[in-house]
Amino acid sequence: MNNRRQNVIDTAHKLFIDKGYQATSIQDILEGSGISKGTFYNYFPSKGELFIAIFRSFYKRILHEREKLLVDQDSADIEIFIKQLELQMMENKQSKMLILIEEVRVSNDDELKQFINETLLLSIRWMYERFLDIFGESKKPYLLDSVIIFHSMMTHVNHFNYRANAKGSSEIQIIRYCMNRIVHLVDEVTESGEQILSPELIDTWFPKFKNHLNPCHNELLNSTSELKKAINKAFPCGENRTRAIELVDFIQDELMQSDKPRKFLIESLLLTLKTQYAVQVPACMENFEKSINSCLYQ
Amino acid sequence: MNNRRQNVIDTAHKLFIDKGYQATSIQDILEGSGISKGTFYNYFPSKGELFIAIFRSFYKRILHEREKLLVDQDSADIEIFIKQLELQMMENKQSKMLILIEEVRVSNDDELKQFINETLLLSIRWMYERFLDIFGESKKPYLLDSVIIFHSMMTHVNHFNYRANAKGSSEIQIIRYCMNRIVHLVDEVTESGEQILSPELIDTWFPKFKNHLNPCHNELLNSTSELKKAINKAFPCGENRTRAIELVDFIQDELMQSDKPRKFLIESLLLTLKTQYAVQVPACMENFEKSINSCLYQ
DNA sequence: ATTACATTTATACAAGCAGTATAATTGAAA
DNA sequence: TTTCAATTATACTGCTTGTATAAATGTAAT
Repeated sequence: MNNRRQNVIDTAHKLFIDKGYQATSIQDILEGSGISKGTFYNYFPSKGELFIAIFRSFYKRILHEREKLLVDQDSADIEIFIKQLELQMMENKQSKMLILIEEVRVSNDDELKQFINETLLLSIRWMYERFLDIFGESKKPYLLDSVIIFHSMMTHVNHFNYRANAKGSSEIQIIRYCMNRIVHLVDEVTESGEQILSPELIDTWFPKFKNHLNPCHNELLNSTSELKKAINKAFPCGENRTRAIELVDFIQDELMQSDKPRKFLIESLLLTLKTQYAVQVPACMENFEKSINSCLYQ
Repeated sequence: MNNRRQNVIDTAHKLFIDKGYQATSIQDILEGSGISKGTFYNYFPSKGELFIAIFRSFYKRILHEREKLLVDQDSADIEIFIKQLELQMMENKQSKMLILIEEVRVSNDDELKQFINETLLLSIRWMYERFLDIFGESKKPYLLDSVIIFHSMMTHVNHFNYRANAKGSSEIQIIRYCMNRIVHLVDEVTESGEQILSPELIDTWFPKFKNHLNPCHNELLNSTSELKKAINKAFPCGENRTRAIELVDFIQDELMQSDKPRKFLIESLLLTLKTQYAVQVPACMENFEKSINSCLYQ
């Protein structure tokens, strides 16, 4: 049963948070979640794959929330970026994901190591694209350097601040501090023209770009975003618009967050959407339906 | 025999460089160095202590070389600092010490973890003191933040540059790049007045400040530096001065680098120094002899 | 209700790890 | 030659991840 599997994932995550990945034995996980060894290896081929499952279920949520913050917003708005960073920082803190990743990044499991490395690169890549949004194409040659500096700055200032005292600067203060520094740095480096890493390198880091998300979920994210933009344009502020957005959001969540999306729900809600709103936004609605179907019947 | 022990240290270090710490079993080390298990545990109480022994023998050299670069130089000279950084970067690259530390920092061995953490803090502390030399007391409130940023910047830019292509920017280029950035950053942050971490925190990080060096070695470093300065003042450029400096350097090296400093050598050389040079620099020579004796008969 | 099939359990097992214990052997100095 | 410390070989403990298998349980269709 899928519920049991998810329970193992959650239990293991809690144990990892408390004791770390290495220090948590499979025996601990069996006792913690009340299953037998046979069942465990029926669910996960190895301890490393269990970690990947934990990470995926974490990352899926982050990615989703992160994109939601950007919908209908100006992608060059630095405040949105800061909100996205704060979200990630909070979630990371709660789930201790960065600490666990640090631990796993140097483990003996080569597959796991590679997965983590790809993950870190994905994170850099996302930040790079956002920097492009914010600083503009003209700064492009300096943005990979800047992103790497920004990323490491955030991580370490946060780490030392946390170690120094738990009541030190808040996450948002650290983000703003780093952001202020990097804005100056981008300007300064543009003026001096110094470059270490060319942004084209980013593409070579992803020979076979594997998004850790199901591709159909990406499609869904895009079509949802488009549809919501269209709805916002077509309808005035009010109950009608709000309800439409809520419906779309719910469908998206159900498809992306649940392991077994409830078809009957989605089909019913989609019907409502189509009958009540499709006239104004026909093209987007069609795309939306298509991507829903490719999620349901992949 | 001490020679055998050192051989085990060297062999293990090579194996760690090739395969990593975790992936190298004690069995591998036994086979590699041709000793039996009993002997191994006679030398080292645990695998973790072996790593600490490796690190100490590495760090002792670094510290020594690093201080030598500063002797008789202006401590505010940024070029000297860059040379020191380059030295460390090269040595780290060769011995893969940073990579190994990363691995060990998240191991199961709590003692080892604590040792590594103290080590990293020592590294930050050293850099902070050098920043104080370079940027001056007036920038003090911003220097801990700056050091943390500089440290993480160097590490990560270097890491990505190395991953990108081995023939990318050289170490010295990266150091200069980061140094240029941090000089601007210190100015900029002084102007804006933003601070995350107060420099006073540094002292609380070392409740019982344990220098990983033997304290008598620190003494020796100081007295050597003093003596050499005095010699440079007292004698004109020429053969006499050069030979004196060479003698002092040799004694220092023998005391700090060798596990069994050869007394007869040191005593003989010291006698030469005293008879030929002591008249001009009596106070320094006395201190020098004192610190030599405390190294020899500690 | 019975048959059929998938899931789960308990348990034993293999191969590896760090570290302990011990009796036999070797080396070097007195 | 004696004495004592260092070294070796080997067996052992207790832990790890992961495999194998027979018995028990649940579930769904006939």
